[in-house]
Amino acid sequence: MADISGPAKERLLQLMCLLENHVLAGNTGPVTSAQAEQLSGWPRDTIRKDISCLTEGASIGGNAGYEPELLIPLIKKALGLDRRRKFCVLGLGRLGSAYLNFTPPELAEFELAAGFDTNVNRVEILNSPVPLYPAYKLAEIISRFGIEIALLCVPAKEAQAAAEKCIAAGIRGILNFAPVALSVSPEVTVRNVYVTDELRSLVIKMRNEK
Amino acid sequence: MADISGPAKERLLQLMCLLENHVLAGNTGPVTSAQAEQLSGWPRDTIRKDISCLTEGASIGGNAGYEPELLIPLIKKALGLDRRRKFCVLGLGRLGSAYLNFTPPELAEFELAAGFDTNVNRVEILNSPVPLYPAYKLAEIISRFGIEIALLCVPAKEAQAAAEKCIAAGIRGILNFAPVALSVSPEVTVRNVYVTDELRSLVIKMRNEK
DNA sequence: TTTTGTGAAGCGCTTCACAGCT
DNA sequence: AGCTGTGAAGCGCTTCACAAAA
Repeated sequence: MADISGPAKERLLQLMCLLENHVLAGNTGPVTSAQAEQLSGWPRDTIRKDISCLTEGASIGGNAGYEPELLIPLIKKALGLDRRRKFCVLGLGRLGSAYLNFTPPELAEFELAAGFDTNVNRVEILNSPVPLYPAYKLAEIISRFGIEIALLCVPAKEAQAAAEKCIAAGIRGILNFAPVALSVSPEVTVRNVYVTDELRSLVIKMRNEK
Repeated sequence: MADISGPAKERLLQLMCLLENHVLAGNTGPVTSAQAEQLSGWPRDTIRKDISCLTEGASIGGNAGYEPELLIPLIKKALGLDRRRKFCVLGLGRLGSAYLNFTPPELAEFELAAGFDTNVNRVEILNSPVPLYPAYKLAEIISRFGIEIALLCVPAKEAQAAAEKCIAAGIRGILNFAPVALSVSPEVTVRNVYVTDELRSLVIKMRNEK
């Protein structure tokens, strides 16, 4: 299963999500590459080739297609999603508090372990399914619980400072919702989720399809 | 400037954002391809080649580099982002209302024109910089103002129905924040912004860099 | 016969290297 | 000198087509 190309990883991730939804929708039984083509839009050959990277010769698809119960864990493992990871939310404004009550419905690969805010009132007032802490406890809590990822939902001008505090505490991955480009050392991975960017990508996609 | 490859479009979009931030940060003067390499991480040759797709022979980079004031509009035009588009928010829960108060700081390519919710109380109580309407006025408002894009922030089980109402009203692009895969006709473009997916992509990126 | 699995061909993107401009 | 612009080479991904399995 040595090397999987970047695009192939992206496709496998998407395919995994689609299969999960497919199963959740009540569908049962194997999925052929032709059905996967319909679900995902990619050619069936490409899908089969992608899957063949995972198996190293051992056939997991019979003559009826792929069994999602078999395929999904295989993809998870290949993409490194087979281990549970803890994450936390920084900044409990409207956006941050929205994500507090968001518990991933499927088999939780990700566990929301804590929420932080500089405003002590918010920490006390909000009722939340996960424990909330004032920001000064950040380093202590992150290292105590082994939190690996942070959702950065603070105002733009606080984002860089907040990110640096997380990183100092041991965070290695940041989902940044604040509309600024963070500058961090290369061993930290940042993924920006910025609405303007998403809108722009959407428009480009719209033009391509038309 | 005929054809720009998919990856190249992605890079140009990112480069445009980086340049905007670069200018906003107070930097002035031209940016060389070498500087752009440092900002973006892509090889300078690739960046130059990408830019050369836009110019059709006319040199816009002198011997000092590219002038952001010249380059940014050029990219915008090539990517079809040179026209202002209106969008609306559906579902004014925590997530939706967070985006109401979000006004893109830079030169607004996107204009938030309306917010909708089935709950009439919310519509009346929330104070917002943009007009809010009860959901039954959706079709009327969307066509009256020529809204093209919808941010779908409703609960998962309402998402499909809400999407269909939008599409019937003329919406052709949807940013879907609800954790379900929408099934829509091919002339409608959907882009999912689902936190679990973003976390998964982040993890894959983290593993690649390590 | 339907489906997967996979070497090999084909093709598109990236990288290179150098010409041209300032 | 430094930088951009771009044909051409190189390479990696996708597509094809067929063998193998159920």
